[in-house]
Amino acid sequence: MNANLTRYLRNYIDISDDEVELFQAALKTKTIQKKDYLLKEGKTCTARYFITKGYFRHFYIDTKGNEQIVHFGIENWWITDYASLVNTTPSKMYIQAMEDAEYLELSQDALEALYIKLPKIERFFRIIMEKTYIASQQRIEYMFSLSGKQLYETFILANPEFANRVPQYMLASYLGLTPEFISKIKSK
Amino acid sequence: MNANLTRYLRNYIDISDDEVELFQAALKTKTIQKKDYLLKEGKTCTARYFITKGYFRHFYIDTKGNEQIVHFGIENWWITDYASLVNTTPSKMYIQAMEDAEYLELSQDALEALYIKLPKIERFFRIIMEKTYIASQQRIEYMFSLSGKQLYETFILANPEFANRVPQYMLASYLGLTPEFISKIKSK
DNA sequence: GATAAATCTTAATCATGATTAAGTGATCCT
DNA sequence: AGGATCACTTAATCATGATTAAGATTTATC
Repeated sequence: MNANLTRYLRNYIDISDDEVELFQAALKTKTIQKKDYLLKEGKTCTARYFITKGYFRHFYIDTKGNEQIVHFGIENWWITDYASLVNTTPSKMYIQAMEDAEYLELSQDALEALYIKLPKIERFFRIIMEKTYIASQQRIEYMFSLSGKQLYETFILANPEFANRVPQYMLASYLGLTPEFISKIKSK
Repeated sequence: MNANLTRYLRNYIDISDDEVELFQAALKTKTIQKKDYLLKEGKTCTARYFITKGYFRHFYIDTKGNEQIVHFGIENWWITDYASLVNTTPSKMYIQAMEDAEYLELSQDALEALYIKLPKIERFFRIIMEKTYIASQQRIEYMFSLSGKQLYETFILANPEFANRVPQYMLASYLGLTPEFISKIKSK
């Protein structure tokens, strides 16, 4: 029984110990080595992953062959490719461990059974999706309104600990900038 | 009883006629005149709106004083400001009717009562949020990968009818471009 | 129908940040 | 330890698309 996940659940829904156990019974604890993949292009994503240790990057390969990072996944966050998971279509995405990592796997099949057994889980993921969507919209607003320099500085300010954990060139990719440009920002 | 909304509900969940009626009873049918606002900056958003006629723009005023459009809302779509609605905080956004319009208003209070009376509505909005989030992610990918010209052409191709309905300068704002640049694209 | 307001166009100049290229340190691997 | 890959830096050049400014055209209003 994962204490962080329990706390996380209870942030959003009222849930008894028994119900938490039912939820956690649907999860498989797994480990993965640095640089290995949770998902690769062409595979259909069939699960959501709750990260308990390490961090992941979620990226695709664009038309010029560059790896474009769309998200980082860190401890106590869910990571998955919703486009592939929800529509059961082959993914265009990669999800890769950036450190040796641990996570809880919630397969879509197990989740659908849970929705029936425990309808409040439906509520939980409804709320999670609302939060996730709001964050996505916030990011779009930043992309519209901020200069490259401001994007970088806003990220560093909001995620100071994480910024040191990630190679600069991956941060650049996530922000839609080049490593050279980040270098230029920092030198001033 | 709105036939479009019923069809829309049944795209996502199994729901009886009686239950549809219960859902529709929570909705208020309203009209609004062109250029009037569903939401203004500083007000807290307290409802979701299902558009049945006309279209809306959802925008904020950026630091330079420009209106930045984040979304258009068209017939048979929901529109609301999730950031304000979910966190019950004053909105930074405006939602404005671009034509004389009709919509169904679902207040957050009514929705929360519905979640309890009719838990499958929780499921419905969980699914809607997943779809909405996937669209938001797709948009971020476009913003990363496409040139201004490609952004414009992709939008026109995906929304040919709508592109004629919207002034060019608003489309420019939505795409993060200037009207002058759109003009340049079209002249070639 | 006349006037005003809103929208679109053209063209010159400018700025942000990409691209290219080279070089410098780190870190990993045997 | 030595070589190789990986990560970061610097600097010159380039391109996309913004800004500015003016004019043209369309639409709304009385």
